[in-house]
Amino acid sequence: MTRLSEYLLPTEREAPADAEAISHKLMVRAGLIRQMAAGLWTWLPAGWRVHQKVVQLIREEMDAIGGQEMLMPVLQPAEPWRKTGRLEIEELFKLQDRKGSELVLAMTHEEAVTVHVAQTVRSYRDLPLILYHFQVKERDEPRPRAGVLRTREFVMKDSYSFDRDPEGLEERYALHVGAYDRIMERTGLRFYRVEGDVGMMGGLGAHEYMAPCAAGEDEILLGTDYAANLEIAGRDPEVEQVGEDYMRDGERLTRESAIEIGNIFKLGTRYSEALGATFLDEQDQEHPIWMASYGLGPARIVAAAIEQFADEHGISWPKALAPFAVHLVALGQPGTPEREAADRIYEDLGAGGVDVVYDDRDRAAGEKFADAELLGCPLRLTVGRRTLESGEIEVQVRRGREQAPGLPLSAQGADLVRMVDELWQSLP
RNA sequence: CGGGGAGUGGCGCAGUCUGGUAGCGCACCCGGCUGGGGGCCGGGCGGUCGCAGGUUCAAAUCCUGUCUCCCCGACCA
Repeated sequence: MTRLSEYLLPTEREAPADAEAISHKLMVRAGLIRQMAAGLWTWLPAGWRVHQKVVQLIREEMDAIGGQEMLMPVLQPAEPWRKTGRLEIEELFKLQDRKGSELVLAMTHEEAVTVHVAQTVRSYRDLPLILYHFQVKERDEPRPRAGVLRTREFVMKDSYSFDRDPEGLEERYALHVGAYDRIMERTGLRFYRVEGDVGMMGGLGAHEYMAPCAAGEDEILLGTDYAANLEIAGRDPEVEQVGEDYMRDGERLTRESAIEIGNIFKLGTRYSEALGATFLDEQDQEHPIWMASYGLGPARIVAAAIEQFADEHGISWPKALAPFAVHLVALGQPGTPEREAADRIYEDLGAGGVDVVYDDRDRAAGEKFADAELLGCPLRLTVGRRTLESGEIEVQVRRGREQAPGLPLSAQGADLVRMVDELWQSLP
């Protein structure tokens, strides 16, 4: 239940002069985010609603594979980072407390989670484990860019699996692949899972989840049953470069830019060995724990959704991400019959659990429509004088800006809610 | 880190070359009209011109230094 007359939604007619990416422009224009400094962004109320929708969706799928949610600190002692050899990373923020103790701001949480598992896991009976949290990451990026796409501080869902052997690791890894596939499908995004670059994380294998869009920083190669990061494809003997084109098995691969929204790494025992995370097996033998880590960036999912579905009028959310399901526009001034009808509809929808935002501001109709299309909620209901004349609440589906059959003004309470729910089911 | 660009009211900009005491549109506030695609009229509020120093009778404007932001590239655990 949200009335725009009381809500902080600072929409702008013009995008920031220096914004380039569509998601950057629209997130600012739609009043979702504001900038504090390079790579540092505040999520305003409507933006945070979207972010939290993504978070909740991820949470449900992580819990479904047995993930246990927890929370680890961002501010950490430097020592574990020294032990894993990552204290030297330039992107790692380092600082001291008043006593002069060395601290870091975590850029990811392998060290922290491994320290705790080392403290608490003693036996093979304690394994396997999937632990995860949603927590801020801090990275001293050389070049933040494109709004929320590449920032110095961002929330990540990172999970970590702990197993007694490589076979167990593969099982946990497969569970995550399934969860990630379901998450991506539920977001409504176009995405690909591609072979990833294991880089410095270790040599056991990795995958990346890529969402194609213009603002993407990476490039992927796509065939009928092939998808790979361009960097990886360059090392694949099956892929050959012919001039500008890439060929594989007689097929010309298409090339798209994409945002990396998630990655998963088989870590092996690199961190457990460095930090002493071991367990005893049935024969009383000590072994390092086999680990993997799995990241997902809610902010990048939000930005990718905007990039993929926006049109010249603004954002068009997939329904899983929309800040509100229904954007109810009231025309006419307070006290008029049409406004009273709109008030009643707002109360009915809210009471029925419909996620509705109500534009009850004293603004010109055109401005309300423009703001509604900028914000991009999947359904727009309009109630004005015409509604009273026709007996129908006007319905616009944001995706495609198509007029849907109107809802009868006579429908009230649960009946109205049911009709809106039915409409909702039909949306992308 | 290399290359390019930009800092003037909340947002978008002009003014800088040629120094003379800051302006436009939008937004905001007040009053009135209007009321289905950013409407109209009138009246207002709001700016140490990124910062510091210098030149000058006088600096948004010229000089020096510095900070910040954006874009391209490199990087991206």
